[in-house]
Amino acid sequence: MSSNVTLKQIAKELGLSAMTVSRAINNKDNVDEKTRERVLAKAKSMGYTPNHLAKSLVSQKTYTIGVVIPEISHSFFPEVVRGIEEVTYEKNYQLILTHSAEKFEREQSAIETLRSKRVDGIMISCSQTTRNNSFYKNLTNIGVPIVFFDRCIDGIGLSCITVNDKTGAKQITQHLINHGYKKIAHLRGPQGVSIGKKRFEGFKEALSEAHLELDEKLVADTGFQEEGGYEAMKKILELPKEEWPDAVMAVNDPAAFGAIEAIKEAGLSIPDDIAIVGFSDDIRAELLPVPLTTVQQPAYEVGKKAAQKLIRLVEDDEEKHENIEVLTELMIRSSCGCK
Amino acid sequence: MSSNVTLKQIAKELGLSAMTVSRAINNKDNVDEKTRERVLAKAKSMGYTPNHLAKSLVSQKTYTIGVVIPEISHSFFPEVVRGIEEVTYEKNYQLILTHSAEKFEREQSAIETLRSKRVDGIMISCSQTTRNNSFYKNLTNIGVPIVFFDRCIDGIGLSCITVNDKTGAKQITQHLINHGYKKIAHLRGPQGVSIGKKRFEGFKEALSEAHLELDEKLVADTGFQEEGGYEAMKKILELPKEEWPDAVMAVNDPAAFGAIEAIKEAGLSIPDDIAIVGFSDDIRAELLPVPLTTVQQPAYEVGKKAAQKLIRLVEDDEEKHENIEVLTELMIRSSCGCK
DNA sequence: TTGTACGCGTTATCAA
DNA sequence: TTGATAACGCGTACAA
Repeated sequence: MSSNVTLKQIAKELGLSAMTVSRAINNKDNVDEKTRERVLAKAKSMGYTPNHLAKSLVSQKTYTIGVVIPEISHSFFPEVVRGIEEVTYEKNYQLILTHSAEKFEREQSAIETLRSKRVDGIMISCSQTTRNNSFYKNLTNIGVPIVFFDRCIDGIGLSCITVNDKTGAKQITQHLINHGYKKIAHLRGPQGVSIGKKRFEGFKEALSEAHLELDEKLVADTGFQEEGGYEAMKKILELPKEEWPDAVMAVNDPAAFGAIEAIKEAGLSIPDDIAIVGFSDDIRAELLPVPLTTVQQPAYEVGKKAAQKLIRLVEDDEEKHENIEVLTELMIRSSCGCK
Repeated sequence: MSSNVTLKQIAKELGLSAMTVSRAINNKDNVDEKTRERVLAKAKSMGYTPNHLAKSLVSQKTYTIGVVIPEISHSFFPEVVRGIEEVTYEKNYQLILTHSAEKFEREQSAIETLRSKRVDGIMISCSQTTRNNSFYKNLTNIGVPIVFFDRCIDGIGLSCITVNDKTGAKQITQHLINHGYKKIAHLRGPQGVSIGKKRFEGFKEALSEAHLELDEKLVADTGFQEEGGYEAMKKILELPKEEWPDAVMAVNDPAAFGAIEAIKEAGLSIPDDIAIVGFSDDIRAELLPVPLTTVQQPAYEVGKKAAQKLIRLVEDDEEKHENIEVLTELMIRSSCGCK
């Protein structure tokens, strides 16, 4: 248990003051070259490691950024984290990763803890159960910059880095419409979460621009997981047969996977009986028996852009908040009946 | 930029000493109930957040654990992180996540930084380029507990939590042997990395116990990625046709994926011409046109066990280092010719 | 029940 | 070029 070596200990060994040792180690120029060499040698032999806690206490800067993620094993987020890490590594910031497990309470407590650790900035992707309440409004003035990514809270003046959910959803819906589908169902994500809401908006806009009516019965609520998609699709298939949709647009790929199960169980085939499309280009989408048409989200880009924005906010007081959209790409495969 | 509120500031507002405020906020019993209420109300209205940096400086404890990961977007590691997070959340520790990007130098600097941040413990999974040199030997006596997971450095007395790589590799090789394959190739992982070495050992042991000879030409080196597998397989297929293997055991699934590409390109079919098996049960393995027989690694369990071990080392001086193996499971699918 | 002094490891500032 | 002092925010130990 070799306890940690301090500047003072090195100073004592060398008959110097802690201050001189500090200067030598931090490469200040007002140190005699011989002194510096002695200090560095001693520091090395004693196994000195600077104490960032003490440094940060003085400098009011931790070079640490907190990240709040709703679901680590969701394939999207590790990619985002890789993008974030790419930027923070280069800029010499460390990352404290917290996981809300889709629970608003854990999200709040994570943010509190990050503040206590005096991180220089916080990046948040909201949980499914997050609501835009006073908690977030109070967060706009706490001094530490906050940036949302992927799942955001709108209208409180904080930066938000997303994919273009609305446009992407609109495009893929239009793709279905252009191929002649008329009765299109939507497996709708949580409307309290921005991506759920925006994708639904894109869906509606595509329908209305094509003068197709929105059939409320063909809109079923789901979470972001397979089970939800499965249940939602089953509910739709409980309608009289003549009301069944000829195509389904799911809020994301996992929901689509669940729906595909339900469609298969009902003895229907994809895309002949019912076409289906997703959103997110999950790693599995391409590998399904009938590969899933979906919208690719550049997760890595989202992470990078979000981290860059946050660091700019951290390092430059003049920097202003803004919303940034990263462009999605339509991935056309067989499940929509195209190939 | 409302700078952070301190105990002293609250004290001043209330005409108390900082000490009393501290006691009130930390629920010590020797505070007048009325005083406590006044303090808590004031703290809330002023937006007080305790400064963990200062606390840690005094207590010499950060309730933070550092994690060094070689590749975040490799599907195995996010699962491990989820397991780690599960444990640390419950025990009230925070996680600093660092990413070595498979580079030993980044791994070293990450560890240095974590030490500077005075984390209570460090969890490491080595990069592909890591070598067991003096750097790691020096790490055994630095005071902060270290635990390896998945990719370890042996023989320096630190804990290591892995899946049973050797036995798993042996079992899946035996599975091939039992089905009559005689010329089995191995796409071998980096031998400086424990999993690469152990899986190769398991492979060899299965062969020798079955009295099959190891054909050096059928052992091709690969990294842990698809490209490496692709190249390695191509190299094997450059041998005269009569020397081709009838089965291939890859160090992991991504390498197998790459090899499958090479096999297809050569116009061969799986498993009829060449059977192939992997290791790790990547999320994609099951979804291939010919689902891949592989070894499932309980990544989540590895993370949990590793975190539990580390926290025990952190909290109990008596706790000793040990190696823990989490059991793998053979996932039999079609690529080995069984189904 | 409340307050004062001191130390955690470091750096900024001013003096020598 | 070097050193002494104070301060960062908090908690322990002791005194009032």
